[in-house]
Amino acid sequence: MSARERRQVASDAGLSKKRVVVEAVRLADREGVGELSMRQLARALGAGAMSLYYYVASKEDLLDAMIDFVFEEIELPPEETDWQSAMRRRAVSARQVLARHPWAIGLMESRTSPGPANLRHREAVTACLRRAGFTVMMATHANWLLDSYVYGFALQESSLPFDTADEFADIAEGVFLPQLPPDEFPYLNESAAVLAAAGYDPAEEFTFGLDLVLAALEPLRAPHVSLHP
Amino acid sequence: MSARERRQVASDAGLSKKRVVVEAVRLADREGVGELSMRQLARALGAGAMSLYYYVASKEDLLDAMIDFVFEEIELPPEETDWQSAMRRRAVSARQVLARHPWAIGLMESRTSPGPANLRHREAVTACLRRAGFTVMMATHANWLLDSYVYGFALQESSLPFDTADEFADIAEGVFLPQLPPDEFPYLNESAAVLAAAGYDPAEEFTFGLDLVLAALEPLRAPHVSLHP
DNA sequence: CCGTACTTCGTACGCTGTACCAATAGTAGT
DNA sequence: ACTACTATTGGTACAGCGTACGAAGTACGG
Repeated sequence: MSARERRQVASDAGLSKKRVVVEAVRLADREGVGELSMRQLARALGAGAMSLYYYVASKEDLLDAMIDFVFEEIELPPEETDWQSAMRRRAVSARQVLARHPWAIGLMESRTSPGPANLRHREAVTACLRRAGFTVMMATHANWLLDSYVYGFALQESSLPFDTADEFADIAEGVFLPQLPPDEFPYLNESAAVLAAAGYDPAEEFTFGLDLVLAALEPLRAPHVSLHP
Repeated sequence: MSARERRQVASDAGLSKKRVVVEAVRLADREGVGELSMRQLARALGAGAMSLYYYVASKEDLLDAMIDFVFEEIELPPEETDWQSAMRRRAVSARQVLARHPWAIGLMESRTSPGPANLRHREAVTACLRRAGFTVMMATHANWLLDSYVYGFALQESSLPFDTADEFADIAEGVFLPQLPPDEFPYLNESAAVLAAAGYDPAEEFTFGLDLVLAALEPLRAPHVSLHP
């Protein structure tokens, strides 16, 4: 066992790629990814800035590893249930994870090659859809549609200034309505007023669209040939 | 007419916020938003770096303006057609625009307050949906769902290494398949093989999911009370 | 012609990522 | 115990970043 391998296992002292990535994610969550610099990260780890480069090829490499670390947190679709429940679980998990690490969404745009956790996730999702009776083509469609919805929702949610229904009501009345001239934006005013009064929760919004999409995908499944072996 | 106002109108010489933003967008399109610096931008405009700060409060302010400039390029939903056609047109337009300016997607995460073009767009979309018979709540749901799909699709598309079906076939066979061990990723291998053989075009993928979502939203419209005045 | 406001930008400061290389620490072989 | 070696750490330096500050240049109303 080399010194390097020991360090990879040790958790309380010594650096390792894992420890570097974990601390980087923590920093990005707390301060935003824009505030994440190699020097700050090194300081948080009690190390010199250049020490990080023993575990990470470059900052780009670190960002890639951070993204894949985030993907590892997303639940894989469970295998024992029907496809809709499985897809719902993993979509809900993905939204939660991306809400915890909003910087990850913005980072996805600039990086091209998916990491290992990303690939494992895609494989598991595709497997679930194929076993549920979708053809290769339809499984691809479903995959794109579901991922687009999840990522896009997380992206929109990350730029909202509120998290809960209560916060929304406050902000809608205190910020939105005064900023929107009623003659120029009559419909947005109507929406803000109605939603503030009725209560509006982003989490419910997510499941609404998700269920609608899942229901719309159901008829695209091919007949279950697996039942006639 | 002040000197400032003249400059805002002039297009061939002299700076203006518009000229600064337009050149910044051009630079970001060409080199990526990571390569966009105030000094480079100033050089492209034949000006000194600090001159830009007369038209722009900070780089953050510039990025906000760039995003809103991108939103201005997206077609508003036309008023003379049915709601599905209107929504389809503006969604297709949004995808095209975001594909032209992929950096805009990654930027949306970090900024909170929508610009004027963004607000005008939201107002027009909400108006279209309300006139089509959706309640405030259902129009909100439809808005979230459609925007999530468009943004999420653009986000995924921006991280694809290919743009057309032909490029995909090349890359699938040359990059994906060799990188994916068939025993670990059987379903992804199957997908890559089938899609490479059958042909796969991201633009068709987009309209497939879009039409599915639009069809799923149709039954959520309330009965047309406007027909019984 | 002058005062005043508008527009430009040179300099400087503290930050960034990281190339390069020296220093140290821990292990294996003798 | 001594050497040879590799694994690990980080100090210094450099080019480039955003931008605060303040000084120029320019145009116009009086």
